Amino acid sequence: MKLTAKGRYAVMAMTDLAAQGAGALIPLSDIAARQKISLSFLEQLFRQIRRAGLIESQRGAKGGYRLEQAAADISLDQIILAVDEPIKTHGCTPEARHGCTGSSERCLTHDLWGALESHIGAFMSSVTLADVVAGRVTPSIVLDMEAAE
Amino acid sequence: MKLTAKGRYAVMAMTDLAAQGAGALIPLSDIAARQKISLSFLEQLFRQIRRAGLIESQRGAKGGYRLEQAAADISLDQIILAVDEPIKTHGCTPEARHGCTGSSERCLTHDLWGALESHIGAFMSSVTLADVVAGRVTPSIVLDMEAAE
DNA sequence: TTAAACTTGACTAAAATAGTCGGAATTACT
DNA sequence: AGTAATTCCGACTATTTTAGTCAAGTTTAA
Ligand code: FES
Ligand code: FES
Repeated sequence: MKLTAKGRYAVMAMTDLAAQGAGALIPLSDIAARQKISLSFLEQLFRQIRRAGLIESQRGAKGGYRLEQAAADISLDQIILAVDEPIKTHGCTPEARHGCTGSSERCLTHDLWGALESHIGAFMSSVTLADVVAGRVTPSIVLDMEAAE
Repeated sequence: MKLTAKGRYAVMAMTDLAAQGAGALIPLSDIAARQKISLSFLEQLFRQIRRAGLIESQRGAKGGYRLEQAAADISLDQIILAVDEPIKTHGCTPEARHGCTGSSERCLTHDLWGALESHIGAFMSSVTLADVVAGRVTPSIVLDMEAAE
């Protein structure tokens, strides 16, 4: 998935929301103030996140947002995919018969991009909102990795 | 490091160069034709890669480029850093006293971005050109990772 | 009735991307 | 000496993407 400021704001806001407790309705203006994000921008983001089914909303006075699922069941890639395009590391399109060089075969680097993509994806799908809120941000994958070095 | 088409082209071209054999001088026009990359664009990229010390050049007729070091000693991040800006996952600047929310403390997601960055960096620095050319594209880190799941 | 809050789609300024272009310098070959 | 091949260089630009803004709603609690 793409890594932009938009995605970062989405994760920050969702982390804030998760940190406010489970069932309470939190108005966006609170999150905007705490995280110093423009309210209009947050509205745009939360619209997309809601359509992705990660949060539910209550309109009107005393309304707000709350997580649709438990924080431990919401992974980072879900959030980022809700607001940004998926990352595209390959130069070729999967449906096209030919690779990125125009020939019919895959280029030398094709597998590399796939490996990179799955490497990043493994991180993003393994970290949940609950992990971030708890400061338990290094999943076992990374721990193993760093221990091996 | 940033992941753009520019970086992808740089890696493709360097992989091509590495695949042509160790000591030979390869003109850019050959690589451009094989990889279907614009020659002007390649020139721009190779200029930067040379300045980074990864390749050496010979001007004039029968000139070209060759790797400065062994393919096994050139990692992906070196190539990508040569042509693109480093990736920036954090919202805050390291030198600034305050975090991305304006307060003096780090935001809830600060450590997350650091972990993500090191996770991606570990991949990029562990894969070498020799790995890519040999199709040995999955480093032990990824193997370990997938085995652990 | 009013104010707080979400909902929507369209709009935009600025930045980044993905190159192009024109020419200059260097070297091998004849 | 001349020519063709090739690297080297800086500046330029069209397009796309980013990071928002804006105006006008709708819904609900008090
Ligand atoms: S990336 Fe798929 S063929 Fe080059
Ligand atoms: S990313 Fe460093 S303080 Fe938010």
